[in-house]
Amino acid sequence: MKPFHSYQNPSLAVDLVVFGYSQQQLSVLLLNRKEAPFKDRWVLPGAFLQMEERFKDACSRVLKTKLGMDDVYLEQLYSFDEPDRDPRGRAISVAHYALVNPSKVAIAAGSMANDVSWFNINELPALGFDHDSIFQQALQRLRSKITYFPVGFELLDDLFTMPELHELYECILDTTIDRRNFRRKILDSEYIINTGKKREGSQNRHPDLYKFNKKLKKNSFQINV
Amino acid sequence: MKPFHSYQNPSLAVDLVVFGYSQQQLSVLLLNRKEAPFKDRWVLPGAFLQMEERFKDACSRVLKTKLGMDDVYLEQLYSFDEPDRDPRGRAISVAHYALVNPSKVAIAAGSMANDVSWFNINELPALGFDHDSIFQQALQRLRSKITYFPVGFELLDDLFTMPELHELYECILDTTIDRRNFRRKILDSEYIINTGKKREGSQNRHPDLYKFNKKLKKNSFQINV
DNA sequence: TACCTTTGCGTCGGATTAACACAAAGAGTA
DNA sequence: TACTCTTTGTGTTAATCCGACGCAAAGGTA
Repeated sequence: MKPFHSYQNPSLAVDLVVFGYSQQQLSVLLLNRKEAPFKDRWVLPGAFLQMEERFKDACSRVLKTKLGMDDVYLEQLYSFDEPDRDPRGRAISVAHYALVNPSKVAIAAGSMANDVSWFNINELPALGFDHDSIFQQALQRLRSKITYFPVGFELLDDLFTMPELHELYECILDTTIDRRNFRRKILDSEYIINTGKKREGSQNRHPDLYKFNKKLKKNSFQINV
Repeated sequence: MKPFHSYQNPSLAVDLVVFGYSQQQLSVLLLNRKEAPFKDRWVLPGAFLQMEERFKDACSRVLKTKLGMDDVYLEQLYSFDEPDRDPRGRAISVAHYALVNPSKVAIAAGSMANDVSWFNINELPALGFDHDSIFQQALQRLRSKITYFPVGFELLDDLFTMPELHELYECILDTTIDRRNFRRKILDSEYIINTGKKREGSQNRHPDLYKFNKKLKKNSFQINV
């Protein structure tokens, strides 16, 4: 397949803001560049779009080959077009963000080489290219999205407790939410289903285990901050 | 300026969903193609991205040269990447939508040739390429946006009445909204300012003329459907 | 058993809002 | 002028929503 006109076209890439949540921390996955420009700086993972590829295919390729991840939640964010955003020449980036459960993927720390690492979103280094602003926009989008659409479960295990979901929301939205009101809203929305099981092991009362309700009726969901 | 790597890149274009409102109707601007593919079919206006150009510059270029429009509200919508979306070859489209006041632009019908025309959004012909789905997504975005951010005034004259704003919302959202509750919400949000003047000429009570409040405090705006 | 912490469930008062009534304004008409 | 008709501006009220908070049940420890 070819482009159909002979003008020169800008380079076209996808960049990925991969969010992960574990130990009550929201993190993002960064790559340490081994070559110029921005050698030794941390950047978002990305790849050039191949001629027959869709954006999401290119994203999956990055997630699979560079990061060893499969089947993650993926959403197109925005296309970045500053002419000088890449010092090597004109390059467009179609940014996406992904939500993954770090405990389900194999990024532990060793296998994939030491140039990939999770960073707490509050302790990010200055990123190369225009990736700071891509990240900021992704975070803003995630914060907005989670208030009107149930994407939180993408970051949790298949079975999770109410306090875990509550903490996730507080962490992402960077605020405090009344535990009991949160509970009521979530349950009313039928976002999740009580499995009847309980999480054992803790010292105190064992919380119920919930799972995501896939048959969610639309527009029933609204968490205010 | 050049792309910095030697791989072949897809063609890159912008496409525009131009919304206009007049006579209580929401319309979209379409172009009649004069050449294959999709000869004689209606499509969204668009243009290939030039090497030094930003998306919005390319959009402005289209709006100016093809449609004679200046200074319109413009927002990036989504990037469309289906490999077969253009039969001529691989082409990516970064879709935008624009809000214009038809009475302020010179698209009347004569000057710009007969291949440009406004279509009521409920009476659209089948469009070429994947422009049907681009349009649908733009409409969805506009409907969503107008409920939480004041973009309506972009479609109206500088001075407008409460009933005019009310009708605009009903038309875009395709629903009925209680006149008096709508009024209260809009006024509480400080979205608009009463100029003290009145619209003369009608047989009945002359409505107040309002203008948009540019110093709008954020997040004060929410119209529910 | 007493105690501590966490989790599940309920209540209550204030704020929001949807549904509706009504008065004021403007023009025509007898 | 008085009456009618329509549209626009303003207020009221009842139902609902929501935030702040109380309290008991569950589970472990001393």
